[in-house]
Amino acid sequence: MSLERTVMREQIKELIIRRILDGSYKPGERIVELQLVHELQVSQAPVREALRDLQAMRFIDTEPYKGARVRALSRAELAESYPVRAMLEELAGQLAAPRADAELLGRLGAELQSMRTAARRHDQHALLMADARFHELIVQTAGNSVLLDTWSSLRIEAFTLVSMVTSNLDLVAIADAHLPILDALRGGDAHLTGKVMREHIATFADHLLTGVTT
Amino acid sequence: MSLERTVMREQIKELIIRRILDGSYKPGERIVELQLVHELQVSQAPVREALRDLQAMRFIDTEPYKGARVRALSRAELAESYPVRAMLEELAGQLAAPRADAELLGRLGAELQSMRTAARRHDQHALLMADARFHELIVQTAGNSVLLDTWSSLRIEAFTLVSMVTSNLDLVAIADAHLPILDALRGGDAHLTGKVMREHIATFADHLLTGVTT
DNA sequence: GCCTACTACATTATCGATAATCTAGGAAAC
DNA sequence: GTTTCCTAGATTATCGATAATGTAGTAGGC
Repeated sequence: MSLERTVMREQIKELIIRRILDGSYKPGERIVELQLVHELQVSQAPVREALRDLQAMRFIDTEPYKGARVRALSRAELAESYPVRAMLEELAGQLAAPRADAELLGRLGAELQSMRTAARRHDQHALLMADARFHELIVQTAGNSVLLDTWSSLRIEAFTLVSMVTSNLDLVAIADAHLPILDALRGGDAHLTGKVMREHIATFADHLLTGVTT
Repeated sequence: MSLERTVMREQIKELIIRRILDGSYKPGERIVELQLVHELQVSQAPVREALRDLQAMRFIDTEPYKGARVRALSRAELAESYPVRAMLEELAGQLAAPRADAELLGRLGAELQSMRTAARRHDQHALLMADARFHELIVQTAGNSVLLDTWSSLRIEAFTLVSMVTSNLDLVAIADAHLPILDALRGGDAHLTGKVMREHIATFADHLLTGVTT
C-alpha cells in the first residue's frame, strides 16, 4: 500500500528497527553513524535523520557529540508503560463501543482466531502480532486521531516482545482473555467495554511481569 | 539549567517553535528549508534535522520531496486531545496522591497564586503558563516516566494558547478551579484525586471549546 | 602514587555542492 | 476544449569533505 520505497532515510530507519528488535543491536549498544555509512554505502545525512526519527520513537537515546545508544528498555520501563496503556485503552473502549459494527466484530473475531492458532503452535511472535492488531483495530475504531497517535507512540508490541521471550506464559489463556472484550463491544456498552479493556491490560501486564502462567 | 547552547539544530528548532506559537508561521504555511538556510546563515543539514524533530513533536507535517507545513491544528484536533489528556491526568492524580509531600503542595500553591494574579491582570499567557506548570508538577510527581513523556507529547499548553485567545473565558474561575485538586492531593486519596483531575480537565475543555464563561 | 595538561584518535555536527523529485505552465495532439 | 507531454524552475534528498567536540592514553609536575 505504501507508495514510497525510495527515501533512503526510511529504509535506514527500518533496518535499524529490525536490528534492535531481532537483537543484532543489543540494549545499551552504541550505534555509530560512520559505521552505518560504510556498511550501507550511503552518506551521513540520511543516517543522521533516521536517528532523529528513532530518537522520537524512543528506540534510542542520543546526546550531542556523544552519539546514539539503543535504549535499554528495562523491565521497569515496560512496567511503567502498562498503566498508561490501560488508561488509553479504557478510553478507546468507551469510544469504540457505540461505533462497533458487524465488520469490526468480524475482523476482531478473525484476529482472535489467529491468536488461538498461534497459541496452539506456541508461536509467541505470531500471537503478539495478532494481539497487537486486535487492540489497534479497537483504538482505530474509537475515531480519535490523537488517541491513536498517542497509543501508537507507546510501541508496546515492540517492547513486549523482548520481555515475552523470557517469560513462560499460557498462550492459550492470553488468546482467550480477549473474548470478554469482544462480548462487551458486541453489547455496545461504552462504560463496560472501557472497564473490561482496562482490566484486560492490567491482568496481562501483571502476568507478563511476574511470570505467572495463569 | 540547560548546559547546552551550542547545538545548532536545537536553536533552529526553538526558533521555529516560537514562530509557530506567536503566529509568524501560520497553520498550513510552507516552511522552506533553503529560505531558513539563507536567513540564518547555516547549512541545510541542521535545518532538516530540526524539522525531523518538529515532525515528531507534531508541530509540522512533512511529505517526501514535498516539504514541511505548519500543522493546521484544528479546533477538532484540540477537542480530540482533551479526552486523552483527561485519562492521563486521572492516572497522574492517582499515582501522585500518595506521594504528595509538603514541598509539592507548597509549589502547587505558588502556581495557583500566579494563576490568580495573572487572571486579575487578564494575562491569558501568564495564566496558561502557570496552569501548565501546575499540571506538570503533578504528572512529574506521579513518578512514571512513560506517563510523563506521553503527557508531554500532547503539548497541550502550546495548542491551547491558540484557541484561548479566541475565547472569552472567566480567568479567575479557571484559576480557582484548581483548588479542589490541591485539596484532594492534600487528603492523599488516590482514587479521589484521579477523579477530580479528570473532571477538571473535562470541564476546562468544555468551557474552552464551547466558549461558555462559567 | 596522583593529579593535570597535552596529544592523537574517534566520532558527531556542519558545510557547500550535486542529484533526484515535484510543480506549474505552455505546446502539441486529439 | 480537453488531455497529454514536455520543459524550466523551485525544492527536497543525498553526497563528500571539513570543523568541532569528546575520549582515552601518556608524560610531566607535585
